[in-house]
Amino acid sequence: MVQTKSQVVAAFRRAEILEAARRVFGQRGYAAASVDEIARAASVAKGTVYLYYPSKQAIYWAALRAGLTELRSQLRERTDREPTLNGKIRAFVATKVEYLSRHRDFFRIYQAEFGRVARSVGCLQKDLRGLYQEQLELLRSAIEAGVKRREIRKLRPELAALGVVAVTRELITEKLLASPASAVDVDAVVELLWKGLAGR
Amino acid sequence: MVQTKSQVVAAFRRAEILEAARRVFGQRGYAAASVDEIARAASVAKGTVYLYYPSKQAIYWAALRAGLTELRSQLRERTDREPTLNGKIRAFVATKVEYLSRHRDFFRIYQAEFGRVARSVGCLQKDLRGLYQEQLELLRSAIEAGVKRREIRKLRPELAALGVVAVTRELITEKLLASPASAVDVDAVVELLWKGLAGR
Amino acid sequence: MVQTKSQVVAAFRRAEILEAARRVFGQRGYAAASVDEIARAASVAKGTVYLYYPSKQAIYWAALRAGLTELRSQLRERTDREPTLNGKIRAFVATKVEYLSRHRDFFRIYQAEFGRVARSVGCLQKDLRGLYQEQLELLRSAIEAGVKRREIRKLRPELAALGVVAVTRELITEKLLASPASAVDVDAVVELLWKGLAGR
Amino acid sequence: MVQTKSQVVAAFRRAEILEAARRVFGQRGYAAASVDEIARAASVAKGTVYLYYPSKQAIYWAALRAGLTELRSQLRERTDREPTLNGKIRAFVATKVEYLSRHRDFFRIYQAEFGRVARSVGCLQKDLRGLYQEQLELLRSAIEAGVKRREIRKLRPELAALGVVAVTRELITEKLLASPASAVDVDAVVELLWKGLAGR
DNA sequence: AATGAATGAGTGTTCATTCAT
DNA sequence: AATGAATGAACACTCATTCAT
Repeated sequence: MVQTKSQVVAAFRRAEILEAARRVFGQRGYAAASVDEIARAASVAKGTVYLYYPSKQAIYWAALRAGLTELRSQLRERTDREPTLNGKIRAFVATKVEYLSRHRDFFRIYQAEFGRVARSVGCLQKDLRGLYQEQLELLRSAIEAGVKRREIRKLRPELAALGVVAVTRELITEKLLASPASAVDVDAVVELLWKGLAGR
Repeated sequence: MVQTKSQVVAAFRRAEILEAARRVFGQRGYAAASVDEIARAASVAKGTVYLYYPSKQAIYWAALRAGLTELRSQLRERTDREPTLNGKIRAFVATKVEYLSRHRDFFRIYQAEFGRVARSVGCLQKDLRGLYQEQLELLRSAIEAGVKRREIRKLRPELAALGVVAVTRELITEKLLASPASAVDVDAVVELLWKGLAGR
Repeated sequence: MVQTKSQVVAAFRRAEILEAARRVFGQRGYAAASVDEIARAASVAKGTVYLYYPSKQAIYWAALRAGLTELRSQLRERTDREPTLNGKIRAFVATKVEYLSRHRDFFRIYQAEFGRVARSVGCLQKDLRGLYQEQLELLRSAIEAGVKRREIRKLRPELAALGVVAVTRELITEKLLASPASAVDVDAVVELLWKGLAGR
Repeated sequence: MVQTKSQVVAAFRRAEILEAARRVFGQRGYAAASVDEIARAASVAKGTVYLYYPSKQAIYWAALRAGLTELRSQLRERTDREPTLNGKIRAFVATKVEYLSRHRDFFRIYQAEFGRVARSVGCLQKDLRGLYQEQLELLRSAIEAGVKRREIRKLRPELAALGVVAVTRELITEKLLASPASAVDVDAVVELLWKGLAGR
């Protein structure tokens, strides 16, 4: 029970540091963020940060992973609920827009990292890349099912999934960075994806 | 003539340093790249780099600008040649894929910069952002014309342009990073863009 | 108590670094002194220096201020003790000669700074200049009192104070730099100041 | 004759560079002055400076030496003209004030250097120190003569000379730096020197 | 003689990481 | 477990000096 209690405390600290890291990395970017600032934001001493994470890189990855994991869960949940492919895609786009709008700091990290060629490291990245690939897989299988069900025409599901992800990302970037009150809304995007340029 | 000769030498040096910078920034990223390494890669002394560029930032921007400018020229040239919107889009996608495949280091810089929330910078960025926006404008006006000509259905050109850019970027990232021998080719992408998911 | 202990350690470090700075600045001058050398002289790492002082300039000023403050105290104390103006002047000259003879490194900094046109700096200097002006004021008011008391003839106290400071400085410079075993002693100087050239 | 002509040109260049150096060192101080700026101020290329002077230090010393030499000449000339010691001292003070007021840039160099413990070098300094000592000697011998002639009381001439130099320096510093319209004028200073504090 | 491009050693400062308490 | 003082490697940038032209 004492054991458990200290575990709880430890988990709480980890989460607190992660939360602080998200804020700081999101606001400053990886390079400009300092471990000291993260520690201060988490109200712990610098040394304490190193009790929970072995390096600045590790904190960064953990922050990225945490967000990605949560995002994945929400995407799954909301798309699973929808019976049709069109509904699933709409849910996918809407959920992602919503999540990243609500978590701006994570959005900035996400944006930086998946625009960036992850560098120098490549090793730990595999598990992050995996989380990202799951988003694609979620869509891919839904699309595959849609094709089978003749809900949409025959096309390569991986490619189509890529397209959905791409356009969603761009929509979000546009909304959050360029024109917050942008006319680029979910409905319009889904319509574009669904009908393409030539359309009906 | 002597003047001209030294000018040629100077231009050569500038280009040499820029080329080296592209390699180093491409491989290491902005933060991890050191001016010293760029100098070594260009086979000049560190001080020499500062004869041609006033700061590390300036080198980076110059490298980005040089690539963007060349890419813009090629995009313009190739899309202008095509009479139909479909041809223009195909040309756009193909040219970008080709250019970035041939200039991997520039691709990495490009990817990092336009995936990133440009931070701390913001100032000089205007001219770079302008170069990027020209890509969108190129597509936007072509799409607008396509709509008028009834080549495609009525849709918001800015949104459609965004979609094309998004999918192209994703295609390139996929090709260059994930699965180099990827089945994700230009034709398939254009078809997706054209017909959408639901398609004919 | 723990608090107190670490405070003691910190104060000790600050003093240690200041002492080292005094030595290095005194021997090399401001420009030629490097923070690295100061750190080495204080037996700490370079980074440690920056835990206690925010910049090289700040260290320099601190060293100057520390010496000036101590010198001021001694000057005050010793001159206050003397009832007559002649005694006060003798005390002033003697104390200054003594203090700067004992603290050669500080003397060099002092000499450099108050012989120099303070350049580029000007800002923080105000508090240092203040410390210096106190020396003048100390003399000025003593002289003013002496005039009132008819101990000396009627003359402009500020001017006379300036004269005393000037001659004292020169005496010290002569003693410490040119002819250490110089015949230029305190008594002779005070006599010169008192009687002037023409004298009795 | 050709030889002579090029010698003339060379001498002109040397003088031009020296003049530029005086300005730059005077305005920036030794450390902050760059050879490049001196070259630009002299309207020659940086390399050219090194044809005439072997190092930055050497230029500095040359500038100091040139000013000191001219000052010495004027001091000699004007003091020689005066028959009485009082006249000589008055001439000494007035000439120095006048010369340094007219050559502010040299004043700043002079001030910096003779307030500073000449550092690191010591070697070339001997000839500069010599120039400075000549000022003292000039006064010393005049005072010695004045003592013999019974114009003033018996006192140690070296000491008295030092006093005159000291007070003159302070007067100039005060005039040029602190209060340009200062009440501290030549007459008052000479009176102080002559009568001392106690006076008549 | 004159140039100015090239050099590279040197510097102040930051910050991820360690470790004694 | 927690701290935060200490470390020292790293880095952008400067500038006195050299040297090919």
